[in-house]
Amino acid sequence: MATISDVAARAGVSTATVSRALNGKSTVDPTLAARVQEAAAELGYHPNGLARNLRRQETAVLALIISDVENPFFTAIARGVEDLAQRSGYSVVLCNSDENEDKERRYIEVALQERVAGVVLSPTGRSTNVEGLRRQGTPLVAVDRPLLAAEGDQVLVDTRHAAAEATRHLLDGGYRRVGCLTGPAGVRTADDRLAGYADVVGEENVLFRRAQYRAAGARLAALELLDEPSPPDALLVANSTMAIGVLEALSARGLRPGRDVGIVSFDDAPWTTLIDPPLTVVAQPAYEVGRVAAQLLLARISDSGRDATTTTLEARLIVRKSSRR
Amino acid sequence: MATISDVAARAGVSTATVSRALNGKSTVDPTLAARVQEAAAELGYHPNGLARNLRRQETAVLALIISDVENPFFTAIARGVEDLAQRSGYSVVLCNSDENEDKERRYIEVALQERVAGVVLSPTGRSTNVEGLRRQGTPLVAVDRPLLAAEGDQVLVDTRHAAAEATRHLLDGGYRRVGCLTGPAGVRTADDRLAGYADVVGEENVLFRRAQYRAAGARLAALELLDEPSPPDALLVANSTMAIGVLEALSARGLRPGRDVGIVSFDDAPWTTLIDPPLTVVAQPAYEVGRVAAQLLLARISDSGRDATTTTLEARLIVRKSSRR
DNA sequence: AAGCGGACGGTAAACGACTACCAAGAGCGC
DNA sequence: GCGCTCTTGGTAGTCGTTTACCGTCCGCTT
Repeated sequence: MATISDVAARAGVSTATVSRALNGKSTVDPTLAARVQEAAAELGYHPNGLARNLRRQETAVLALIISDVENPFFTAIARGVEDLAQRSGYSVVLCNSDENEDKERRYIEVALQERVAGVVLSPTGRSTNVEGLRRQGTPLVAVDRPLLAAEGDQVLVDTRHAAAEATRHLLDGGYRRVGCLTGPAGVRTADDRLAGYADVVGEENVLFRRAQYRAAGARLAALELLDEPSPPDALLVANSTMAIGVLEALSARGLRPGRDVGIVSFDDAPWTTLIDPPLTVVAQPAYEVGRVAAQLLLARISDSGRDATTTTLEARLIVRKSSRR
Repeated sequence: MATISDVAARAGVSTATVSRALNGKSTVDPTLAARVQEAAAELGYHPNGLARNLRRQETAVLALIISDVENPFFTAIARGVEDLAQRSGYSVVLCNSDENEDKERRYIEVALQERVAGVVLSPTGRSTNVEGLRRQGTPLVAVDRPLLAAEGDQVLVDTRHAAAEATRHLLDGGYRRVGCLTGPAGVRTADDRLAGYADVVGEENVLFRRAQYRAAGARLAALELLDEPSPPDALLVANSTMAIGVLEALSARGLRPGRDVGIVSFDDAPWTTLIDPPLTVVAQPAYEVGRVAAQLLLARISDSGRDATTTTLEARLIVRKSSRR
């Protein structure tokens, strides 16, 4: 593994000159520079980023810690972050916390230790601890879910309002008893969606179940709801992964989405137009969330004195057939 | 940003003692150790991973460079890699090359510079350059697609065979003219799937289009095929993202999957059972691919002298309704 | 010819952790 | 009291870069 001294020896110059020649910082005689380039190429020299970063006290790497790689919502965010970061010369490493606070803590630790330039985080839960990041002064942007102790930037989606709108849409469509399937308690998006729903149906009419943001749990929860003495004739579902479970449950009970049970789901997954009837969804601007988050992060990296901001983006109800009889 | 010297000063000991106390390497007097722990906690000390790694000449980070974060096949691989790596104390950072050779190169560069312990890579194309990794002796495992200049481990899926089997299944089902929709030339999986298809239909009956491994391109390509003078009555589709485009195309032409046009797609995405008719698929063991790749990588990290291996896993045809009239 | 300024490139000191080596002190047997 | 071993913790070198500082050399002006 060639080091800068190897290159220096081979080119017959000092390490300082090699560094200067390779980074083009100060002026180096063209002849010499060429000799250095050549030596570096011959040795297949790659500067040791560890040493460089240690010396420079900075890295061009952003960490993006998301709670589920298999959820299209988060991968769309990832794409947004990445597109913007790339443009400014930053690389993005993705860490999958898997809705698991231990993993999340571990990845925050890694981000801290590796001294990444900034972190975009979708907090898994209540007790996400970003104290360490704060102390180190590592810029942080929270996405999708707010940070309780937040003093950092946040990019959220107005999901409570969207849930209310979706619920109202179902009610307007003639459904009488709208239920709600949401994520775990303590996960802010799950709570907000439930709250938006409750805002509209009224506390006394609330009918809901919670499950992991996954298909399997949602299927069970949906079956439970359908087997209630007075089952719902419409459901608001808190994400597209859960929607898969719900649709399975409906099919298992011989119920047809729309006609028998109205369905509105969060997240406009690519397959939602393919099913019969096409799924009415609340489309969240995931890519945009990622872009904005990256923008804020970069801004904060270059100016750590900025005031913390909270950006709330609007979700959009896309009416298709699963919410009409 | 507290350093080890700060902790040492606060605890009234030398940095050596701090290091020893915190890493539990050599014996340190319990009283002293406690004092060090306390000082570290008070200062919110996080060891600088850059410095540590520089000194230790190793990191506990694996890089996983995949060609599309939005493709469930790759995220399943990611999960497999991660589950195994975590168990051995490694963290995994995901890099999204986006089927883009430039990005891929940049991420390989980052992996090299940051001196990650190993790399799992799904090569985007022909000219993927892993020379750098080889020279540095960074362990590498290729997944999904072979590496041309490969001397490293590889974990592949017997996709040609699976494509042949799927094609035969369509022919057996009474379809006469089976077409194929595959990925870009030079992407090995795309070529292999086409080859497996050609193996069965015979060179003279080959009817295919290529497109990016994305929905939009696949839709157009499918429309082209359907508008041929003698259009196919069945299609083999090379991945689930493309299948979305194909199904859209069918719907645009008023054709029903199965009855009008038989469909078999690669990759058992979660929504494939939801559509009507349910999609017949070739299920690839993506999670397993990830697990095995991580295993091989860890093995190679601890013993760089191992011989290179190629593991080929079997794909499984899951017959549903889209391949029957 | 002396003096001066600019360009270039070398020397060496960081960055922050780990660790080989050594020194000091305690305990103990003779 | 001496020397031995064993434990403990400090000193200082190392990892591979970058860069502040300084010396040298060259060419130009006066």
